[in-house]
Amino acid sequence: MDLRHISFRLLEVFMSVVKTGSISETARRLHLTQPTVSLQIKRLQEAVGEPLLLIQQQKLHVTDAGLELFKTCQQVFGHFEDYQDFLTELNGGSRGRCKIAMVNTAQYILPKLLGPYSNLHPHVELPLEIGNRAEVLDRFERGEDDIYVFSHPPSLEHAQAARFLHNPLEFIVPLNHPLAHVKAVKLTDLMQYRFLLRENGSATRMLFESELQSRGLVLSDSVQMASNEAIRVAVASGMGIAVLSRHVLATDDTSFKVLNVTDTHLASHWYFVMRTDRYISHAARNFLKFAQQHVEQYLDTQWVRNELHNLDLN
Amino acid sequence: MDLRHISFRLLEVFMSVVKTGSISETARRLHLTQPTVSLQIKRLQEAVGEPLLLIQQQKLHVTDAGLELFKTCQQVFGHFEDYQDFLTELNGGSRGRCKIAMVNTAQYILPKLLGPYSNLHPHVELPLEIGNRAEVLDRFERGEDDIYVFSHPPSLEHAQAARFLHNPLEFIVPLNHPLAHVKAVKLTDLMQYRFLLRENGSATRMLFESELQSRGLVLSDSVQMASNEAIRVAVASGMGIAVLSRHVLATDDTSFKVLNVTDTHLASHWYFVMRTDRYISHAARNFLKFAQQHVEQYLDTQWVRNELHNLDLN
DNA sequence: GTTAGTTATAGGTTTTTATCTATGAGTTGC
DNA sequence: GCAACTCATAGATAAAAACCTATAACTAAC
Repeated sequence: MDLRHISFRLLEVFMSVVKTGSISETARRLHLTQPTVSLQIKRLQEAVGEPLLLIQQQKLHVTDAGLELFKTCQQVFGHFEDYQDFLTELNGGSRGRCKIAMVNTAQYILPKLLGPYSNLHPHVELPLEIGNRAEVLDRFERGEDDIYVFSHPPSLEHAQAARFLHNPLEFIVPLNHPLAHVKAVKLTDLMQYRFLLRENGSATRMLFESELQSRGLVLSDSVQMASNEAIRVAVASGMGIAVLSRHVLATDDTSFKVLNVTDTHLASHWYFVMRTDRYISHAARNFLKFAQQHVEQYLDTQWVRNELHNLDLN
Repeated sequence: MDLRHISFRLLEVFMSVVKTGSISETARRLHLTQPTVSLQIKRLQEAVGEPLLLIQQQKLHVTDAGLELFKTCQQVFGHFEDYQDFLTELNGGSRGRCKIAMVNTAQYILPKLLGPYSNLHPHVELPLEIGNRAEVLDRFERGEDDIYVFSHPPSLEHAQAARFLHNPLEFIVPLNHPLAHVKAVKLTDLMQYRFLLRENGSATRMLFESELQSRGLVLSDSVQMASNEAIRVAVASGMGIAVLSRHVLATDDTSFKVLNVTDTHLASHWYFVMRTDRYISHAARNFLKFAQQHVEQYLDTQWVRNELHNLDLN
């Protein structure tokens, strides 16, 4: 049997002949001429090297080899139908993988969207990568993921980005801090205290430092810590003060005090970013469509800035 | 996904690319050029309507759609391999069907060959048709079976035949018959008795009647019976006398007496007959090859006339 | 014995497929 | 920065596949 000379079309025609038991009838059904079908069968038999149909007592009779081939075809077409179903689900976004990489801070907000989405599409795999800005940027450069979540989006030469959430920064101090009960403070009042900062390159730190620089201020003392959690706990236990995203702070957390800094309103936005020079899975596009329609529903509306319609998701 | 534009070759190439993880390597292995493989993959992706391979971080990466297609291909090729195995068995004669039609009398001898053959090839179906000569001739005319067993083969215009066994006819009488203990009788001595005969057209009867005719003899009385068994039992119970094939008579059957008719030696031969204008299954050809090699072993050698080498079995 | 149906064959056309060579463009390693 | 890879693309050709029409040969039914 020489598979190379067998096409799916040939098998389709063969199956129809077996089903109808007639070459002419098959020709009619498939909108072919009778000689075409005759020839197809002849070629298939040559490729298989075995008679598949015989004319016995004036009617077509399927040989053993023919019947077995017919069964084989049924299985084979069955597998391709399954695959077609898979593709349909893939295209509908209800199956597949949506790989997202996000910076640490985003892990406080993204799950609110990912949870409902995952419930809607349980067959979509959602591998999440969480890292500091440098790590996520690295992945972005290499195009390892479908979607990236940044507060300061990187160069958009081969990417598109759209913001979806306001990201205000807050100054927090220990409960027993001298400023803890001051109604209104100014940025300069804070310079004398020790600041607990994320690593260099962190979006929060970048924003804070550029503000300081533009106003000619310098920190008297700072300590670098690896995570937002560490900073929050450290502040609560009196190690120093810090600037953190509003979203990192639980509203009911009373282990520290949020200052009212009247002359400074630091804020950035959360962006969904996707490369334009890389294949983005249907599942990922579908997730962004979902996000576009549902950010208001699942995230705190007071911070939502839904500009996801700017993304080209097709 | 458009199956019509997908060939098995295309899938083969695709599978190799997935396995090797490289287009160039596949080209080398399949003795193709690299652009050929690139193009094949491109065409396959177009036919599927979905990317199957991506270049990520300088190496080929299989997408979900690609991986699923790969699995589908494995299954599909698996089915064709199974089918190929089936064909191989079919060709080797160890699988398939061997349809044999034989006249009644042959059922006393053919099982001795069919038994051992069937043990050797348990997967070969052996549907047997047994009928009187007219019925088997009818089947022969319509070409309904692979092999026919006749003692008088029909016209050989679209058939070939070869004999394999001598078929002597014997005269039998009841134990209490006047001739039962006569040492030697002549054919004319028998004419006065009632003959039990098979239906008109039976080879035994034809042979007997043509002998009578050539010697100008006429039976005084005859009764027609439907089977050899019926005749044997009828003779034993004294209804009359009969001519029967030697092979129909068990050697240890003492319920009747075999006459020694000195002036008459009626005999024919058993033939295997196959049509030349019809497809003959491998299993059937294989059975005849088996018969050619083993008739001496399984049939009474004293009657064997093995001329099966005259058959064209390829 | 004519008609209507079947399958087979011969001969031809248009498309598609399976390849190739040549070449370009991007990466990796030294 | 060049050699040695990778994959992609363009352009060309020879083979094959997928059809067609016309026609023959056979069978069944009226």
